[in-house]
Amino acid sequence: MSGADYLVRLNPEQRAAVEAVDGPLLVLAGAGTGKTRVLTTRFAHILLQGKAYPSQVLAVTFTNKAAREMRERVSAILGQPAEGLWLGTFHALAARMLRRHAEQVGLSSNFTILDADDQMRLLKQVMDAARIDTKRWPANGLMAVIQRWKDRGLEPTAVTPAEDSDYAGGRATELYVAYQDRLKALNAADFGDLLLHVVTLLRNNADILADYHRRFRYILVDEYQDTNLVQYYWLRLLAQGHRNICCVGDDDQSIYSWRGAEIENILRFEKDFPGATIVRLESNYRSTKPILAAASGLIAHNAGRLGKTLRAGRNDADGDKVRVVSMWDSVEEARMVGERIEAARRAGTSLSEIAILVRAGFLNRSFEERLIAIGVPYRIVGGARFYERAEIRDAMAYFRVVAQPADDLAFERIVNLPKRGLGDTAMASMHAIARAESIPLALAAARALETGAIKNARARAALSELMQGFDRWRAILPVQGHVVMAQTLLDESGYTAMWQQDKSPEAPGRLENLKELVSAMADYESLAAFLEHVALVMENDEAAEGERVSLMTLHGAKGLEFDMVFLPGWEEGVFPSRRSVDEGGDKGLEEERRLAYVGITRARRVAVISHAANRMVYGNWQSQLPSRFLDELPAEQVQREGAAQREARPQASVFAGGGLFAQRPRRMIEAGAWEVKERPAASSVFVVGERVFHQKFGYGRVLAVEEDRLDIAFEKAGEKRLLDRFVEKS
DNA sequence: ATGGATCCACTTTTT
DNA sequence: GTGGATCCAT
Repeated sequence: MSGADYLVRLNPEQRAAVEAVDGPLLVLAGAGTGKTRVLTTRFAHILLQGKAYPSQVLAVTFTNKAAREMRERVSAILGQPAEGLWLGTFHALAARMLRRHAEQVGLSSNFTILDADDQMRLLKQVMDAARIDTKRWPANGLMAVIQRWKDRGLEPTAVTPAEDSDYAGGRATELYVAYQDRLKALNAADFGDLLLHVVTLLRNNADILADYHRRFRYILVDEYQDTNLVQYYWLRLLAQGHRNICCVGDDDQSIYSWRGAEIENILRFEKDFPGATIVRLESNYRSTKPILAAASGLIAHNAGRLGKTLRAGRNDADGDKVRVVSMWDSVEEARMVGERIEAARRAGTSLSEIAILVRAGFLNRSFEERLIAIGVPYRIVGGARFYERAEIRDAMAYFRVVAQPADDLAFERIVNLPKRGLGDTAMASMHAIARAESIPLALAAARALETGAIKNARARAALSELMQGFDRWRAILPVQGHVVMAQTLLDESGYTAMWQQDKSPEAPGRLENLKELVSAMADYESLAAFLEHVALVMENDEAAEGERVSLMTLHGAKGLEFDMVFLPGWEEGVFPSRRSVDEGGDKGLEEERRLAYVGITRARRVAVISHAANRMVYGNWQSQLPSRFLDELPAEQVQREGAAQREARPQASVFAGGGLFAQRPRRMIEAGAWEVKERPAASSVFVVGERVFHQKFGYGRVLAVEEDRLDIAFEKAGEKRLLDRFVEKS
């Protein structure tokens, strides 16, 4: 593309964001306002204006997908492949920096990047060694504490008493130290370490930092609202050089606080970077007016926003109202969604333009069942990732041992896989040697064979063969390359044979996956490059074959758009998620509301929100109240269907009252009859011991009465707590 | 050392 | 309801 064609296709606000090249810039980009276009065009603009060479721009995203997309679009504008870029995810770029200077933080540059599974196993080992009662103090609790510390840029030495956790009676910091020591001993880094170590590195080495200052003239950051503190520190350190930092984000789409994201980062941008320009992108080119108005009306209930107003940017933006559909139970809800999908399909909508977006993965099930029943093809987006499958992780562990004999975690994973008769006893003697001599497990295994520490003859023979295997496979590497090595290893180790002999239905699929893994390796120049790819670029390679309805979580849907979007499960406890509100209070609730905003704004033309009065949770039926978010949708943008439509809603009550919890809808639909039943006065009409009947659970006896809630022992369904209006006297 | 039985926590989410 | 983890018997 020549000249400034690429600028002409922007609206004035987008163009302002592209052309304000120097100095700090915050682009507040509402949903569907062309954020990616601005970011990529700005990138290309910097290069085409001769402001910097490609290698002098640092461009950071959160996901690999976003990075790939940016790379492609920059290339398209430049008219040639963009080479030598520092463009990637926070973690990939941090890993790249860290490998260059690993010694500064006590690692060597070929360090291993551990995934969540490895992290947990390592932490459990550390906790066992410290004799922590993991019944009382589960390892995932400590993992969360440590990750939060890392998200906030805190090395073990920086954890002050005020920051400390009361985990394991105040031993969290001590365990953090031990965990970090083990990581260094293994020459390994977990995901959090990538950023943490780089920040430590840049803080402690002025020369290295100065070097990066010289290098990076421009910094571009995507999804700034999702950055955590350590990412923010990293950006701030690097931006101190030229101060040309451009962050793009939307405070209304900050939905990752549970992962350490600090919405304050974006709210505080002007203070952090004095003299910053702020550009708002408010023209939405995606959705119809009712959808935009519904989303805007909902998000307006949040306090502490930077404030944006989405305007319909399309001329054809008139459209149907947002539907809110009330259903008796989750089965009916699924049926309703299925019927509407079939109707849309008959009317010519492509299935790939339809999505069902849920709050949590378990909600997928009822829709899956229904879609299977009516023969509508679907795909679950963001399910088990290719590289997280057991067979892939096993194979990877083998490869890791080949590449890095010191990788104890990988060695431990495969030493007895397939079964080689190496049990706890054999492992214990290897561990003992490894600890006594401070050597890796693989070396200790060899030593154990020499010294006869492993007595069992079968175990000795098996271990000996395995160790000889590794020598052989390593020797293949320089001669025939990593692909041949991988194939040989999988065959000779008995791993392939293990699945061939497995009679479970999924075994053939696993063998298929292993084949795919080996062929994927051909795309990488070395084993090390491949391992790095797998560690950092965990993604689903499943191509979107054929037309399918997409089923995914709201989190997974961020950044996507569809003609028709179903938003089921808008019920108290589900959405907003009870856990988020319990743990996060008002802040948690606001994040849930942002999630709802993200969900609605995925829709281009049709949005169907629904809730069910009864839902199966953990295998038993629960009665559900409609989500408070339903009441927060502006009534004039919404068409109510099902029972809710008939409700005589006292509108005044909706926003009246004290705190957020006082805004709960005060009425509910009576079971089965689809009639509105007024809420009984202060205390329930039921008394303890009374025999009652429930549509779903059958007959039972009242155990306790608390306001309008009853504890009931059902004859068939067990004990439940539910609202009295669902129950009738028997 | 292995495999089956029982128990339990789980349902946010991702690099 | 389910899958993973732990326990226990062989």
